[in-house]
Amino acid sequence: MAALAGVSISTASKALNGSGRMSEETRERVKKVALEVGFRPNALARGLITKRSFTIGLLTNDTYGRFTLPVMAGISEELVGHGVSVFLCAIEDDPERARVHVDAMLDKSVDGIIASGKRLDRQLPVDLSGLAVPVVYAFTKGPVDGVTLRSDDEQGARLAVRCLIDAGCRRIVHISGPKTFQSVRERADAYRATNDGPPEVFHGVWSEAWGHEAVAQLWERSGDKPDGIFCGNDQIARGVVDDLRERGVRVPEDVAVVGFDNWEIVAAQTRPPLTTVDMNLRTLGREAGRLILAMSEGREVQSGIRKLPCSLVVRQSCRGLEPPV
Amino acid sequence: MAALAGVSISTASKALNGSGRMSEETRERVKKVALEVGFRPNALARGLITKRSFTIGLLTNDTYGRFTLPVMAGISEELVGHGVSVFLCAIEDDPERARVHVDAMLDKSVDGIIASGKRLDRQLPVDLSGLAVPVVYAFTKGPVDGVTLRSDDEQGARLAVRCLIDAGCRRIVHISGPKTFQSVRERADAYRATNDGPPEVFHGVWSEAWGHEAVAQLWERSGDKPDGIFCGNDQIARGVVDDLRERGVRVPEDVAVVGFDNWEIVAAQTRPPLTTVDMNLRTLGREAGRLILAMSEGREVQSGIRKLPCSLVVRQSCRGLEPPV
DNA sequence: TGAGGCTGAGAAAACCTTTTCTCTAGGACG
DNA sequence: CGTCCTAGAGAAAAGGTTTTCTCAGCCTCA
Repeated sequence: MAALAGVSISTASKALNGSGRMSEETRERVKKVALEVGFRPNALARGLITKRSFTIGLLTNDTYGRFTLPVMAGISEELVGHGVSVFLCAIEDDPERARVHVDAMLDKSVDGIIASGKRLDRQLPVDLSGLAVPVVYAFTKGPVDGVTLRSDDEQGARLAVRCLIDAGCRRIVHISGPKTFQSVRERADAYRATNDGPPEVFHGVWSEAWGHEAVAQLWERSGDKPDGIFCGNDQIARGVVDDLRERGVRVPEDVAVVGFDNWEIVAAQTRPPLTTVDMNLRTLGREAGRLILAMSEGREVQSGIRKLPCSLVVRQSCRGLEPPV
Repeated sequence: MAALAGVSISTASKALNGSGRMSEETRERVKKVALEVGFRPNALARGLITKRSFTIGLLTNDTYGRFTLPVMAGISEELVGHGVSVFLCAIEDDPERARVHVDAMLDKSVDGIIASGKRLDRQLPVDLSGLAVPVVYAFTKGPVDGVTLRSDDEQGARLAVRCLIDAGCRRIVHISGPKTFQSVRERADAYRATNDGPPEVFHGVWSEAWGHEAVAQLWERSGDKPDGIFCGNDQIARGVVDDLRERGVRVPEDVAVVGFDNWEIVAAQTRPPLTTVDMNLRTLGREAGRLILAMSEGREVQSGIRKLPCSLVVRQSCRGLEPPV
């Protein structure tokens, strides 16, 4: 123990924590010795007394990691500088296991819990209200009086549709996922509000196959073909683009396409690469980290839903503002 | 405290931990009261005295989560029953941040560290040897005297090639990633050893685009076309299958294709869905959890590299044993 | 010169368990 | 009847910090 190098245990503690009263000379000396000796205070003992473990729990049912991983990266990024580590628990929609994980976190006296998921309109399979520790809901549904962070899907959808309009599209359709998803409805609403022409929305599932099928329906019926397609996510967009290419329809010259999610692995590998909406999940994670930190330090945080803006990632499937012909 | 309900603090502790001596009647009574009161022992205080925190750290530089997530799920699955939680730290190849994270884990006195990554032939950017806690390397390179867990890529590749042979292929080529990857070389070696015909290996990058290009090279040169293609990963396989389809080559009737990784999002969405090799990363994670637990409990674990078998996931791009024509 | 205030630093309690040691009472045995 | 052993249970220490008290010495001001 660094106390051997000059002063008492209590003085050393105060010196290192910048608390207590002592001469500047003593303080410096202790710090120097601590550094030389490589002294690392025991976080357990510290936590025992301060009631802070410098640990937060991240609970998610997004086993695939599509959404949680960027969120996690953001949280970690924000917190590591404050000496706070993150427990990640994947709970796969099993209430029992979820309970076990939450209890484990509580036992380890986490300073807070961030709940995350894969849908904005579904709660995690475990009730986190009334816990002794603060909770932030990030990209999952929380209780009305909770602190919730989500992407602004309407604004994101507007971005997408405007990009198509700016690219000169006159007849834009929307191919999306199941209507049961709230974000599907929000994106569709924003599409209807932003699009000049008559709205046309196709609901299906979140798969490439549905993208193919939707294009087939559109191209095999009589009447006008669209010249712009706003897709509910990147997988659908990939199916759409692939199908168009195979039909000899050029993207983006004949039909421009915009996706949603900016799932690199899909968006960047599509031919041509997808222009798509990014929900900025990493930023959302950072914000969640900031909030949970504030709450764990006792600062008051206003409850309610915070919507974080999406941004548009322009690749080649819709080039945005084209020079007028 | 549950001690209020009958006995002294020490007796209560012993009752709940099944240690010490006391009448069965007392033990049961204490347990019952603890349950009713919802007593949760403080893990920090316990850790302080037992030197076990029931916490292990998972370090990874696979920010994308492609490999780490299944590993993590396996670890968690194995450990949750033992009351052990997992810290996940993503370190993105930055030695400095990695150091910070490792130190944070050490401060929190984790019982062990599992190092994971995205390449079997690269070490994490931080030296974990000589730490006071046990370390297991799972799907990343460890030091020679370390405990390392990896997939058996050669065996996996043999599985793939045999599947093609069983499907009746006579001329099988191998399209893979950069030769600098050890697993690429291992898979290629196994391909050469298992394939009956003259081996032909194409090295490129890990992308769909390379799959397209490789097929173009093969089909645009003179000479025999292959009737079976073993791809180094699913992305390449997808590029290959897409390109074949667009050329009017039927998969699997004219050419059978097998991928590697079983990356659902790619393999299942390909038309037709990919037959591919699964590295069983979840199982690998479970094994890593089992090992780190044993080591943290002081049990001796033999060092060295353990290769875990891959398995073949049969979808439609190669149907395996076909009835002879 | 004496009282009061301030400065610098150590002593000790507190955090919550686990674990070892001690103590008492009762039973067995000589 | 006395001694020894054992079962059952409590007392107390330990674990490594933080934090509140306490204390001694010195300075200032009357």
